[in-house]
Amino acid sequence: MNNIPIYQIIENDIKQSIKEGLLQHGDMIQSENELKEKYNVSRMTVRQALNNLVNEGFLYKHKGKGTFVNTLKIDKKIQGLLSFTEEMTLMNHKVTNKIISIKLIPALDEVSAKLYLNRNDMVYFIERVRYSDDIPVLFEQLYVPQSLFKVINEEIMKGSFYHYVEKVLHLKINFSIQTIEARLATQEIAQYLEISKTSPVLHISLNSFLDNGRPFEYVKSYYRADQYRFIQHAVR
Amino acid sequence: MNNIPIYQIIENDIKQSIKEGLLQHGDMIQSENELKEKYNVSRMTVRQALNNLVNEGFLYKHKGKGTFVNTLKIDKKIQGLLSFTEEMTLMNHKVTNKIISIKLIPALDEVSAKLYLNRNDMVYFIERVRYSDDIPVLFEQLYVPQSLFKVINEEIMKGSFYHYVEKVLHLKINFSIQTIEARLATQEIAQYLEISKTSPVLHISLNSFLDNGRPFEYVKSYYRADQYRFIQHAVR
DNA sequence: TAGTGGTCTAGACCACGGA
DNA sequence: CCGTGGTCTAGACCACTAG
Repeated sequence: MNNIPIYQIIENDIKQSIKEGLLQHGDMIQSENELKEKYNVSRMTVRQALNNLVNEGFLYKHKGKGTFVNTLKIDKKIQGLLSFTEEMTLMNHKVTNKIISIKLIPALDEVSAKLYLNRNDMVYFIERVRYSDDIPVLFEQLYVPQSLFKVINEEIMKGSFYHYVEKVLHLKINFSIQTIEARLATQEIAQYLEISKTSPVLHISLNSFLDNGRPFEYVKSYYRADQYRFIQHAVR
Repeated sequence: MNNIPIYQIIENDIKQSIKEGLLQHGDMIQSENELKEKYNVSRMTVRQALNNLVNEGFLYKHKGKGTFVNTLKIDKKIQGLLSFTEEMTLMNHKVTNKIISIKLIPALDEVSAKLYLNRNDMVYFIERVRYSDDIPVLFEQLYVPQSLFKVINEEIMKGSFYHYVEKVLHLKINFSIQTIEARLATQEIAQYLEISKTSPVLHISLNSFLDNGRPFEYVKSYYRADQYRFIQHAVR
């Protein structure tokens, strides 16, 4: 009748206890033998549950000592591709965008290569300053192919571009490749970000693709170093 | 006598076959029963080996069908956790390390928190300058718990630390969390990296964990901005 | 129906950590 | 020393997939 495996029941019970705060970081959980008695199962079944939780990062084990609760990080989820708006909203910051310019221009070498276009195909070039809780955090230069978007206006760019791509145009965003560098702010960038000219900035170049393999954006961003840092989760 | 567990032997044999091309993407590997006979062990031991390889992304299973070899993408490795040595070697650069100091010191707040230690537990503190083709690329400050490593000496730190962790100590590195920031070089860092004091540097803080969930290193690194940038592949 | 992986048992001996 | 987790056995029944 009951087709939920026992080890999953044990897993869920422990996850629940962590979520409710009954088990906290560093706490030792019941030993494998105690859990074996408690659930009236064999030790291997208990171990299957615990090993899964170790793999998912909820627990860690120490031979000869016991099994302990790991830190529960929100960071853990921030490994995917998030837009600036999504990222800030997740952390309860208010996002506003100031549009510097929206132009329709021919793609030169660098841009046409990134967007898989021919030279001189038309692209929208958008410059924005983006604020988190009214502090300027990043200046971005965005290139998108006109062939894909037809019309780009100030109203669209005042909000979340990814939201527009996914919810309005119903395109599927797949992945992006980004490079991250340290730079010194230029006069122009320093002005937009309201920092001094000798301040360091994080320069990110982002190339994003749809699920059909086509690129839909190429973005050059400059983040204020004192306001922003990247968090990355890498698996060996 | 032989203290390498059987399941690790099975794991290594399969990994080796994949590396040599004997097993390729989509190939079905021997069934659990066949492997059980082959190694003359119980089925649970075979399953432990296969499940580890599934968790590491080498294999995938289909109930009722079999166990298959996964795509081994180079992409997959570029987004994974690579040591500086591995990364440079992959690009045919020569790596050398200059040891600035190796000290045994008590862990203060920041370090003990990152390494899950108690305050004043002893940690090794190692400072190195790392060169790619004889150009200084990064200055790193590494903290590792003494309880885990017993002895750290100059000979070990002249080479790849990850190689030592995995091949000599036989520990399994699982994942790391890193933050990436832009900074200005301090006088000390500028000197080690042979750059001017007003140059920007990439500051990376890295916290790495073993497969038992325990942290084994906390590293603060400073990369020369003109020599190094990050490339990240992010999936939506 | 035969073969695969998924779940589970009831034991066993070992290595490690702490008292 | 004892309790912990690590490894391992020799079975069992089940659910899924394919011919």
